[in-house]
Order: sequence, then C-alpha cells, then structure tokens
Amino acid sequence: MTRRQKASVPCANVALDAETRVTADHHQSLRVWLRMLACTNLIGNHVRQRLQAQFGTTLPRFDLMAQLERAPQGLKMGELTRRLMVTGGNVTGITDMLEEEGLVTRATDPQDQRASRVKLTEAGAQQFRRMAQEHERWVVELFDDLTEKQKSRLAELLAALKMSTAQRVGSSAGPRS
Amino acid sequence: MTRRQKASVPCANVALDAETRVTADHHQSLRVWLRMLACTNLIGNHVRQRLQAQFGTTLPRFDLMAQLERAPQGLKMGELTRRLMVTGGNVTGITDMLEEEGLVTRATDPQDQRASRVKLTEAGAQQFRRMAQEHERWVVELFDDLTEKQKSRLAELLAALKMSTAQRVGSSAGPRS
DNA sequence: TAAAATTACTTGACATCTAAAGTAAAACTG
DNA sequence: CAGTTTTACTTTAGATGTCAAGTAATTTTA
Repeated sequence: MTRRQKASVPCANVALDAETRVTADHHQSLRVWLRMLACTNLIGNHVRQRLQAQFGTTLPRFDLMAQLERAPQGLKMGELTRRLMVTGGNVTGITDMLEEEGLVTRATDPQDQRASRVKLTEAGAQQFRRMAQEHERWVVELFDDLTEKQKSRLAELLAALKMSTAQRVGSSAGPRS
Repeated sequence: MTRRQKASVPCANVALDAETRVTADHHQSLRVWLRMLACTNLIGNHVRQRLQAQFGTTLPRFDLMAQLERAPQGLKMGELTRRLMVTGGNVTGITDMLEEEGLVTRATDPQDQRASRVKLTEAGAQQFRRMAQEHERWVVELFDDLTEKQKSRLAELLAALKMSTAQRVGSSAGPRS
C-alpha cells in the first residue's frame, strides 16, 4: 500500500536519539488525535442530543441541509457526498428522508439524466434557519473558555492538519463508494 | 420623528462594535468546530478503511480493544461505555462480536452479579498489538506536515477545549442511556 | 458509431449508533 | 426486612454508515 518513505536520519551517529525522537513523535501525534476525537465526540453528542430534543431531527439531516442552505441553486448528490465526506448510499438515504418530510426536493438534471439536483424547500429553509441559530449558540457556549486568540490559533493549526491529512489520504481518502 | 437626531454616534459605534464582536466570535467558534470535524472525518475515514483492508476489522472494535489493552485486569461494561463515549447498548453489541471472534471474554463480577468484566484474550491482545503498531504509523504519517511545536500547541489547545466543553455538556454530556 | 468504459446514483446486506424499554441484582428507606 | 429506587446491562426499533453490486445515462474508444 502506502510506501512510507523512510526519511533518512540526518545524523546517523545518533541512532538511539533518532529512535527516541520518532517514538516521542508517534505519541505526540497519537495524543493529539485522541484528544481531538474526544472533543469531537463531546461536542457532536451534545449537538445531536439538542437537535433531537428541540427540533426532533438529527445531525446528519442538519448537516445535509446546511450544505444546501449555502447553495440556493441546489446540489447534485455527488457534490453532497463530497462535501459531507460520507458514501453515496448514505446521502441517498438521508435525502430520501428529507424529501419525505418535505424539506428538500430532488429534480433530475436536464443536462444529465443520471444526476439529480437537490434543493431546500421553503419549509426546509425556514426550519434550517431556526435550527442554525440555536446550533451556533450551542457551539459558541462550548467554546466559552477559550479566548479569541486561542480560537484563532486553533483554527490555524487545524487548517494545517487538514492540509497535511488531505494530502496524504489520497484516493482512499473520502468514502465515496 | 421630529426628534433631534441626536443618536449619539459614539454610543452607536460601541453598540455596533459589540454586535460585531459577538458575531465574529460565533463565526470563529463555528469555524473551529467545522474544521475540527473535517479533520476528524478525514483521519477517521482513513484509519477505518485501512483497518478494514489490512486487518478485516472495524474502528469501534479497535477502540474497544484499545481500552482493554490498557486495563489488563479488564473493564466493566459501564466503564467501557464511559471511556468510549457511546451508549451502553452499543458497547453490548460490539462486545458480543468480539466475544464471538474470541478476542475478548466476559465474566460476571463476583462482587456484583449485575456487572461483567471484559478482558482481552491472548489472541485479542496479540491482534491488537499488531494493529496498534500500524495504527500509530498511519496517524503519524497524516500529521507529518506539523512540527513538534505545532503538535504540542495543538494538544494544549485541544485540552483546553475539552475542559471547556466537558464542563458545559453537563448531564446530557455523554450518551449513556 | 457500436462497444467499452466511466459516471451518477440506488439498492441490499450488514455493522454502528441512539433512545427507550426491559430485566435482574444491589442499594436504599421507612 | 419488605418495598422502592437505583444501577448494570441487554434488547428492540429505527437512523446512520460502509461496502459492494446493480442500473442507467454519458463519454471514450476503436
């Protein structure tokens, strides 16, 4: 699979140090990954529970609607798949649900009979706006201990991590079965 | 209407600034949250696909085994539920699977007939050690563009975020149905 | 332009996951 | 110490997720 290019150790005379450094690096990266996962779980669980309690909806539905809200002309299924970073089958299922609930519409693209364009209905847009407002409040509240500077720095570092990661996940990156 | 148009400009500016600041803060927190979610999805998808391809197993199974590996005396279901930040029913299901595969054992706690203690079998421990080694390699590789300093800072900021969040998710924090 | 390959999406089988209800043992209460 | 409540876990129904196979339309290719 992925050939991990063995970066030649700069100073060969410190093999032990290199080994130690590599090990420390491993633990550092793992620590960051696990900590980030914990944060994501905490926040995600909180938001999910509130969405269910206050709006009777789910996080995946909210996420899909959020994408559509930024694209008034609608999005094709493939585009949704890419943006939500989930597989196509999944997007099909969630779109089915939202369509049944009258929150989105699916219309075959006249330019390409295979594709369909998904749009928020007026009811969907209204519901989303109400939810988005609360959603923002919840997230902001959870970040309340962090200063503006800390949030800026965190945003920067996560941008760097995202680029580092996206560059390396290659073709097996997104689940786009 | 015919009132003196005295709307003190300084005051208005202050109000506007305050509003602007609040709004900016909202967007900052949201930006960080969405960026973190993107990183988590990228890394999680990558790891999941590799676990499946190279070991024929899944991320939830790996995570559960990882918890057991650090607790040679075993863990009770409730403890696993807490550590994995998922609901009890979920842990029951995954444990069932791992038990069928002979990777873990479930033994009723003699002190408390309701509870059961879950342990890695020798086969489970062996398989986990093999997987963990690769897992570490994958994660480290994805972080490769970040310097040690950046990773340290990221770890710090995520620790702060985790505390800020954990403090506020209160009773509805973890999914411990 | 007919056949092959690709693309866009859906379907089906199955693994997670939650929320809520169910079961049984332990702890608490009057 | 009987009755209630709590705790630990399981079960169930339903939503979400992957992966792989299927369908149909578009594009490529020979």
